[in-house]
Amino acid sequence: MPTGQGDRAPRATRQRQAVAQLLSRLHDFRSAQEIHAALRRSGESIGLATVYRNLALMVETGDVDTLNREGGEAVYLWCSRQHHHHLVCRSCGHAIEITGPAVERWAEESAQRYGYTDITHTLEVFGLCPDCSAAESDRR
Amino acid sequence: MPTGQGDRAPRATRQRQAVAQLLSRLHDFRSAQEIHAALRRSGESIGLATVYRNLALMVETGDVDTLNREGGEAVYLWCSRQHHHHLVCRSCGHAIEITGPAVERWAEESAQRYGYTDITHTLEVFGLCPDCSAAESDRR
DNA sequence: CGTGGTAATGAGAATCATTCTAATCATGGT
DNA sequence: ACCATGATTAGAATGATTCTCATTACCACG
Repeated sequence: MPTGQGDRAPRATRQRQAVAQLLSRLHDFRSAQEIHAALRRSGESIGLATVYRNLALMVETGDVDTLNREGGEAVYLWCSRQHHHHLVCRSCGHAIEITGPAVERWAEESAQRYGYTDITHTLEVFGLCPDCSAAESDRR
Repeated sequence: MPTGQGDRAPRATRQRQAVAQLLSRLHDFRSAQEIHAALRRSGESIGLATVYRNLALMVETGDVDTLNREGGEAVYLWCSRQHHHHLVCRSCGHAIEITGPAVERWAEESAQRYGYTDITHTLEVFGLCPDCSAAESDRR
């Protein structure tokens, strides 16, 4: 083995860039199928499997966050690298990054109290964003 | 219509009781399929669809909590009626109820800061329980 | 600038959890 | 006990996601 550099950089394919670009412009959680449809609509030639593969990669690298919509469908959102949580609109999917140092500490302490190790946690806050709140009360 | 009793009490069928009884004895998150298999193994005659239907009912009434395993499979756990979260073993599924008043407050405040209304949140802490931690370090 | 090695792609098949369907059964008010 | 009606069942249907593998297209090197 010539250089000790084991892992080569992932290739910059047209499709991968298209997915990344679309996601990085969005501020809303979107499903793989929605992303696929949007790219097709905008003229991109890309397969559904490729969308799934690239989303999985981006989740691994930490560029994208994922969570499950009620119904079990996974949705994806471009996000910052640092640890954070999301405030998500239940109606339109709009998401805002939020952090809570106190929560992190509490989770860690609670787990240790019971002897649990290798601790992680998931935390999402759902609600209606200002726009959807307004629309909601109009309807009534 | 004889009595004015609008909402009928759900019938106490053998299958429904079997699901409830199994769950109430367990302290671990289990999937519908696992529950179905366990009941069959113990001699119960019950269909998979019935397990799903009854689990859904119990989730509605608040007797059972549900969350998604990585992979998207839903798992279920008998739980107390009051608001709480779970400390879940990533390996064996064992769960402990935990509460964090500070977290509730933080979630509420964060959401209000951005004008979000009708707020809910999900929070789960994952780790390896003491037993699984031990087994893990043995393996290495 | 060509070329080779190889990761990436894509169409469709396969998988897996979950839900629906149509037929059958059993609960419980009378 | 009777029997309308809600509950159950096996299997088919659904829908999201993953796999297969032949083909394509990055890109480091010459």
